Amino acid sequence: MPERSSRQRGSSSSASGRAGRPTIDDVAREAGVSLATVSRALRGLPHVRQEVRDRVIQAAESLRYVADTNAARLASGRARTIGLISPILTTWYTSQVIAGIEDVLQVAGYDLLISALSSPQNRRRLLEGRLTFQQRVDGIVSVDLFLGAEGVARLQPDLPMVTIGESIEGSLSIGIDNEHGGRLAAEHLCELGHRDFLIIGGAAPEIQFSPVPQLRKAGFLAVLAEHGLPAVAEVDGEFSIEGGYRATMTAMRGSNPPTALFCFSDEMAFGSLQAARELGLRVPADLSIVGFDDHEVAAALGLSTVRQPVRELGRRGAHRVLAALEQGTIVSGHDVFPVELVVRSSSAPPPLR
Amino acid sequence: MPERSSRQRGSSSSASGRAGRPTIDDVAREAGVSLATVSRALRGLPHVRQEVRDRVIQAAESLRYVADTNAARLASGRARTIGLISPILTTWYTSQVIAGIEDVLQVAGYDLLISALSSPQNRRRLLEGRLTFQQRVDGIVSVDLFLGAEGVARLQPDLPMVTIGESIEGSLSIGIDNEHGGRLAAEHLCELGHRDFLIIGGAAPEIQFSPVPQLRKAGFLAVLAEHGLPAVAEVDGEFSIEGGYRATMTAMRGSNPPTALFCFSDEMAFGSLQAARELGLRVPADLSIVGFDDHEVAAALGLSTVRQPVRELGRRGAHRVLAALEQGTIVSGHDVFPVELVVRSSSAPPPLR
DNA sequence: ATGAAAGCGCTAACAT
DNA sequence: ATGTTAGCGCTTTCAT
Repeated sequence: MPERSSRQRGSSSSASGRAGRPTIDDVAREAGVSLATVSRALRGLPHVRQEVRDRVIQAAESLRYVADTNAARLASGRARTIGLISPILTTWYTSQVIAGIEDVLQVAGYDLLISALSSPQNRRRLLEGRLTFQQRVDGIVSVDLFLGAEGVARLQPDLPMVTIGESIEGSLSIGIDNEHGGRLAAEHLCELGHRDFLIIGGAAPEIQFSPVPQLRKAGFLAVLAEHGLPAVAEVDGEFSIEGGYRATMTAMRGSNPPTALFCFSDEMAFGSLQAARELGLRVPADLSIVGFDDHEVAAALGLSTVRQPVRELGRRGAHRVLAALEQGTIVSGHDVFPVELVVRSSSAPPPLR
Repeated sequence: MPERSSRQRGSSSSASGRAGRPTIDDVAREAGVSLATVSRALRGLPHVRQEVRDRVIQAAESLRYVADTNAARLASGRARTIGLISPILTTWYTSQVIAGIEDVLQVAGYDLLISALSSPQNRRRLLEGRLTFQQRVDGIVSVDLFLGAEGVARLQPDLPMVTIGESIEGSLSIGIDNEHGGRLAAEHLCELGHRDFLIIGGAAPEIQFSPVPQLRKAGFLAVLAEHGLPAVAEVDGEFSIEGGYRATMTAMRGSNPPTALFCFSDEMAFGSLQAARELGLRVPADLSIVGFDDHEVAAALGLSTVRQPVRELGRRGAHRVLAALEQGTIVSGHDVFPVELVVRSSSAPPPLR
């Protein structure tokens, strides 16, 4: 199947087959300089007279020349590509991060390569460097993977890497103050007069190594303690709408139903809202619900929540890898973004008893 | 900045600097064969004795060798990468499509390269082939871009391409029966007894070239006509929550408020729901709302809607490009997936007057 | 400031 | 069935 039999000699300019892309030689010929000069001129490298540079750019434009990325990478060892790995691509969180990363890669002229690492096998293969993925990118952004310090250490030596959502010692990570987020929710609910809470948190199977839930819980409980209230239960909402729905159904039908729910994600809170509706509970009159994220739908539902700037997290993450790339050294550091309580109409004082 | 001065001769095996990746030569030496044999053996090509193949695989494993994709691409002209282009990455629709594509690329061993084409400039640069993007992929999946027949024709000669959401003559596209979707919504609402409708559709700035809204509208109006009802207005909801909110606010405050809303996306319907709540209108007692998509949140909100299998669309799209790639010819065809009415609690007979 | 030339690591003819 | 060899299109020394 010859479909593209290269190996044809010379054949100077213009299209002669399917892949008639102009090469750097064509540009050199057109501009009357050597191909080395073309390379320098086009990449904005020094030691090229302005006049010559203009002429080269001119020639390149007229030929519609764009350097072949693969050849460039092979020769230079750089790909101008950042890789994103995440166990799950469909959550609001992940898509916000992706958008944030793209925001900055776009202007930096980098490509974004995406890989879902849904299975433990893939995860292992990543850590063992057995994924084609690693060779195609100059840096990695990891979202929700919770590789832990060892995991990151494993990848770092080869590629600059930044972790979003998790903070890891000795590496580059972007996150929020989860404990503070938990505190904000608790303070809000306590001030409203609630005393009977339920935390809907737990762990989606994909993010079971995440320290995030316990941090949010710690913050929440700390505030309760300050108010002289006992610790409360945390049930598993699997970080999904259905999980939140099920958890709420079970809890509210139980013997001692809480008057306030703190969900570790807005998506779980949506499920809670649905359950409340089906149970005939009015929100917030009978039940208060506070979420976490500030998912775009939260506003439409009047959900009180703890907002985290996810797209911003993605942007910063991209900036950090790019910076690490330019420095050429393994950088470490942790960026913490603020969270903020957004009070809407899903939280109010508890019903009188 | 020497950071990685290659050009060092020989240096046989093992790491000697940052990028001490083993090459095909290392494997050849280790297995005691030529590098051509290694290439064949590892790629599963014929004409390699099983015994030799095993030995090569053995050697590759022990050296942790993985072929350099860039070198391979440069030499072969193939990248094992599919590119996704979309004007916007954060919508539910797009992230579902992305996930669907990843589902199949993952098992096919292909990478997914993502590029947001938010500005008209980028769009133009794409069509002019001035984006690095095109050279890095073997095929393209376009989502919500609405390039039209000319746009696709422009890209096709170079790369197999499939369009998701839009059906284009003479090319490969995956979509749904939008008109039927419109019909389903209208039939449902008419059967409930509604006579005063409003369509919330219009066009997000990014998808202004989309034929989708008019198809859904046509289906909707056709049914109204069959019921002897006059055509109804379509207002712009920008395909966003806020847009749906604003459109609903305006409409319901107007002189002749409708009793039923048909929103061309669930996200707009969420905005409508919010507006209704703020206006003190009960859904569905005072106002019926039907959306389109079956966004995951729709179930939680009890939104009646027209479901389309978006992730499935993505999967099929990926399969199609891959198939086109294998065939090596430009294929055309249009896959139409069924839509389905999902009745929940946001639609009911109109209030008595 | 510019050019010549040696690879980068692989694939695909073409031999054998 | 296996090996030899010529590139793929670029970057980067090294010379000039």
